[in-house]
Amino acid sequence: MTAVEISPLTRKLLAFVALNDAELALLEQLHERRRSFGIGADLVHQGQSERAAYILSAGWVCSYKIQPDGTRQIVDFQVPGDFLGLRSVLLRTSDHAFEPITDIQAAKVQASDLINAFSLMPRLATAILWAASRDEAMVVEHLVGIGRRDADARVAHFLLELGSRLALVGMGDRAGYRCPLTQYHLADALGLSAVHINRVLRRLRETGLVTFRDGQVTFGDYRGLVRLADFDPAYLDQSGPLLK
Amino acid sequence: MTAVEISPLTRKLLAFVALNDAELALLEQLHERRRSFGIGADLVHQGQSERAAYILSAGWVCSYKIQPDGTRQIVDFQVPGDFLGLRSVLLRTSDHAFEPITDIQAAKVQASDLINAFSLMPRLATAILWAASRDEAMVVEHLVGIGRRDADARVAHFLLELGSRLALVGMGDRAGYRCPLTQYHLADALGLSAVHINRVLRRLRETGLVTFRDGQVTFGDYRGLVRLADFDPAYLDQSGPLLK
DNA sequence: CGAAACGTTGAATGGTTTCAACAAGAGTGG
DNA sequence: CCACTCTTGTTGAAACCATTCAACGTTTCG
Repeated sequence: MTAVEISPLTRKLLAFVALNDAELALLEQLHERRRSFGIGADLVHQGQSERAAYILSAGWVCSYKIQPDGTRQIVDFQVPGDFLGLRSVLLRTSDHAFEPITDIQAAKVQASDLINAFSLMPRLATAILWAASRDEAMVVEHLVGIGRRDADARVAHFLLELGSRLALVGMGDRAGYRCPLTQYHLADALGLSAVHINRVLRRLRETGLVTFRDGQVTFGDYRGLVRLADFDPAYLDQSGPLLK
Repeated sequence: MTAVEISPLTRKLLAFVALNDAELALLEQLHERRRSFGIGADLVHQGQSERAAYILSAGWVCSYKIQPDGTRQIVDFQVPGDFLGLRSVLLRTSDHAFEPITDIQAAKVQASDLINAFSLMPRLATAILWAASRDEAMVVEHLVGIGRRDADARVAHFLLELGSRLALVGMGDRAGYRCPLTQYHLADALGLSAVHINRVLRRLRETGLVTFRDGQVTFGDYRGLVRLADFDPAYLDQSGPLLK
């Protein structure tokens, strides 16, 4: 029971496993090589090969893929406590790039350090793999959203998911949350045009469901929004510690 | 150098790592609990909780999510050599279901056996995590396709990806491959209506690019199709063994 | 002060869906 | 063995959701 502030990643993992002091210490140790990065400067480029991942401790990032025709698809957003590029540790080349949306703080973790930590602390390994599995489940849900939800439900679902994720690291609740994304980010993430995103947001605002404005998401009618989006947060698997 | 036929999974992993005899033996051992399943009978239901995965050794499967409104989104197809539910080993509940498309053979692997194999043979662990990373990369590419490609390019890209995957386990080449999917499967996977899939397939056939008919995909103009789809197989990471 | 980034709105266009109808083959039970 | 149904594939026409194009307002920042 330390008075020291814990990292967002630790906070997130504690929702899954109750880690002991040694495990907590090793986890914080992974944050050692912490650095700051400015807006827009990609951390990892598409096609780059690097056997390392990052732990994001402050700020927002998006991971995206650029198409040959110039359009881009944002695969996911990362908020504090999330890993960047955990998957590409094992693939020869990173299949997508990461761009900071705000100024950020991130710690670089070498693949070897991670593997080392895994063998020392199997429970920690389980927790981190849980986080990776959860990330993938989010990509899958994202796929379902783009494939099968109309624009209104898609935007609503997205704003709800983000709210749940942020709540897990103490950055949001059912009233709303701070959100530095632009309408262009939403468009690139949700497979819609920026113009249409604007119209959808207006509709959601005028019906009193949510307001997305000035870097702030405010829920007006949380349950109504859940109904519109058919939002079932089970895939986020964050209903409380699984392992004691 | 055994005359014994190797499993499709082994064949696939050998494209990534050159495994030694002990590793190969352990890998084959994971296939022990092999069983047959008939068409349509779900292996894992959405929401089910089971700490196990399957290795598919024969037949085709799809993983999908059903929406509350009844529509379904197919997340991915599994062909021989693929894992089923590797991700849900760590999550509390499976976030999607698996349905055999043909009669299949699959071996159940307990999470504990897998973890045990990982600690015994770290290189095998790396190979399996490579396969998992590759699966996730395919889901990401799938997301990009649904989000940013029009119907023609989406279908073309899908047929090309499937071809590359099957080639890796010796079930297809640049001429084409056997394919038990219906147009409804394509529709549910690609986020399009079955009617529109039919029109797209007709167009592709009439322009001589591909023929999808009677359980057979035949490439008419492979390079033309690659151009239409902007298909770059780098994300499949199967350009030859990475580890010696 | 001008440029750049972001947001906003209208009108026209277009890709895709929905609805509807029909054809062909496989499997089923009387 | 023949109706019957179910699945899959096919095609046309109308309706619709989202895009594109275009224009303009606002704020930020160098």
